[in-house]
Amino acid sequence: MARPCCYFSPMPLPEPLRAATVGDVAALAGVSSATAARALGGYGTVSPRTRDRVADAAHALGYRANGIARSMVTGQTSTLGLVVADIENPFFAAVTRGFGDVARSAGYDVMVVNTDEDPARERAALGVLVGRRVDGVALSPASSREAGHLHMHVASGQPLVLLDRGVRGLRADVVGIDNRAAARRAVEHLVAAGHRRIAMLAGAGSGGRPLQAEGVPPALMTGLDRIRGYRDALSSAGLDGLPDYLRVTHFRSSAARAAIRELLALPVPPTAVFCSDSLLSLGVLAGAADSGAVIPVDLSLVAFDDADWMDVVTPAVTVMDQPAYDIGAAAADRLLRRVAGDTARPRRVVLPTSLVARGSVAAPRTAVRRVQRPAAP
Amino acid sequence: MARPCCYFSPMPLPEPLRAATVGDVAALAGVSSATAARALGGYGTVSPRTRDRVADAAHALGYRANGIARSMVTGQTSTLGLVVADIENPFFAAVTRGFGDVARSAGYDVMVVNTDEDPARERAALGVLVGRRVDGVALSPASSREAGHLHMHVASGQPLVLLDRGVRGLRADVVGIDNRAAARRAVEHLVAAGHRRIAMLAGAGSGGRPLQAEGVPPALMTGLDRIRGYRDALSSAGLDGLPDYLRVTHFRSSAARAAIRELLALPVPPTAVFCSDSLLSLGVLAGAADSGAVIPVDLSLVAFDDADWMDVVTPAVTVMDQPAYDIGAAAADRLLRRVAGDTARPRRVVLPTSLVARGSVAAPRTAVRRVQRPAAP
DNA sequence: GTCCAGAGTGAGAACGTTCTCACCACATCG
DNA sequence: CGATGTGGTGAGAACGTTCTCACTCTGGAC
Repeated sequence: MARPCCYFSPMPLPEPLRAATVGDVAALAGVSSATAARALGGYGTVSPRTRDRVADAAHALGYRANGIARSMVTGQTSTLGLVVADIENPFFAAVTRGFGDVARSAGYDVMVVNTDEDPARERAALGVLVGRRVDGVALSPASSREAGHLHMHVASGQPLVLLDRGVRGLRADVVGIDNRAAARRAVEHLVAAGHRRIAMLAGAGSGGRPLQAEGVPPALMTGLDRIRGYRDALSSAGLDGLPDYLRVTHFRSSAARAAIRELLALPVPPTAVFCSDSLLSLGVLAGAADSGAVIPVDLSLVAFDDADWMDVVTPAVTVMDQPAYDIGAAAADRLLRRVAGDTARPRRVVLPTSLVARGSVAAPRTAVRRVQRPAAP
Repeated sequence: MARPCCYFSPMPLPEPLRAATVGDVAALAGVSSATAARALGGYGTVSPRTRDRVADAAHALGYRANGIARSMVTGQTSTLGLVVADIENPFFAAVTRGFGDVARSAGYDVMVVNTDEDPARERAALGVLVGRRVDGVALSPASSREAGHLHMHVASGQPLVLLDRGVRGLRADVVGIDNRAAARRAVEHLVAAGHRRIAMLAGAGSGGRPLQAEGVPPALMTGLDRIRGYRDALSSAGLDGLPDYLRVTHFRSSAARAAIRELLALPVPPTAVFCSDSLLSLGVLAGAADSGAVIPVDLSLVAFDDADWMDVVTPAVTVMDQPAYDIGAAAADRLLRRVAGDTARPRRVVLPTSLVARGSVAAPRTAVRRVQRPAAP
């Protein structure tokens, strides 16, 4: 009786390398696998005595149900996919956090994939997630044009929620803000301060070449909508017709830094700039310093996304804040509803934005002149 | 022949709602499931003609292999688990990015879970990941004391790599930096600038009460090691014995803000402060401004982690930089080796840090006096 | 005493893949 | 001409769970 288990057992592997199964638990408890499964799963009828014996056996064996096998039979994985451009961008980090918190509290786990705004990688990521049979996917589309894979995904009946950016004609929920209106409001803030030469820095993953006048728009909905809002504000103030003030750059502060230097070196430089992303505004601060321009004296700045450092720089940065965490949370909520079987027609969830006025906006200097290293006042 | 498939087929669900299986592909190609599986999987021997027919059928049906079923039989999920404190912290965001990039290029996906430095949530997260049968887990332990679940995990033979922080006595790889030496070097930088009253702000998830002199250390290895390094530097400069200058706070800039205000309000305030985290240094900037202290005139600052905003604030912040992306990448690399079967004894991978000297450190003022709103020089 | 409800249990199918094994046809060799 | 591969194929087991079905046994109603 000293080592009863090893005598007749044909066990192929040493004990610690194989995780305990329902069968192991059942054998130790002296019941059938079916009964053990019932006791463990808490369904069907099991006598209290049996239930206890099974529970003890499971504890003794360190049994943990195999989620893979469970997914196999139930057809669901309790896993959601999240496809974002770049988790290092504070906006997406907050979105991911909100998404994950809601998912977790509903018993779901999350697989996160970065695309770096590359449609090819987005397509691959979606393929992987589908192959892994996630129950649903939330995705911030890298391109508004290369979206064939998204249409196929939706057509196959799988839950999909679009994050932050919409795709025209795609029957899927969209969770985000009204980018056009928000951008318009941000630029109107500059107009109200008296600015007439207002530049815009927009981020786009693919491309990076400056946008031609009336030329090809960046393959990106968010950027496009914000550019529209920028133009709305300009034209309703009667300030349109200066395409050189719009710069589309990569989502890198270094690109924005170069762009703002270029703008400030123009014969007639802008007196204010609107940035479509917090990373870009970082570059603007650096580039303005490079050019010897003092914010807000020589250049006013309104940025997008209230990054945590925005109120410790001098001057603090005026921003159009969007509720990133809430966007992620709302997306998870929407997606979970779809996963649960909600087949109502796609909804567009628009979350509120707010303009946070800080010190980076001031009235423009009256005289029109090249910015130089400013003399003492 | 108009609708041949629907006549005798006992198919229970409408076509578009059921993903195609190997059997479906095989039926369409007119071969057995075994042959279709061989053709799809690229193993065994299949005639070129058959291979083409199967490929065509798979394409026509939009077949995508069921990863769950594959995991079921192969026993591996091609998924890695990543357990971090908070993905919104730029350090962990970068770690996650590095980890994910390496994992993805090796064909692995990543499940990320946040713990908010809560050992209970960490334990739960590990349980979930094990239940999901991930092939390996990388984890930055929330506590160096409550680590029973980690010991059990390692004892069960499952690959585990510790991120950023070690756990005493745990037979697992650790990837990170030499926190003690890095902290020491950072503080020595302040000593070299002439400071003698040097404070430290350390972050800890649990607790938040100020650390008693020789009292209970925060349940956190990184913080502890950095505190040791701080003390090393002080004692080798003959400056020890001022416990009031050490503050352990939550990982929030608001907590740091309050702490630095407290420190600056002391009868004999510190002339310099060392921050163990970028979030805390954000609070220091705000708190110093609250108190009317000018950096670096009234207070010198050395922070940890080179966040992207650190060189656009005025003055730019001197930091001890650690390679967060590389730490994540190296952790994934280590973990993948373990997953592949490497059973060599645990290694400790120590990545280099570098002190980035910027404008936030200056010599202390000679006179000892309370900090007030500074007059013009 | 007979019948039935229902609690408790065990046998076994199902999920979709991988992969072993057996089989067949054909070519090659002794 | 029979023995021996060999390329190509199909049948079916295995993974570990959930869950349906059938069975036994008990107690109560008639």
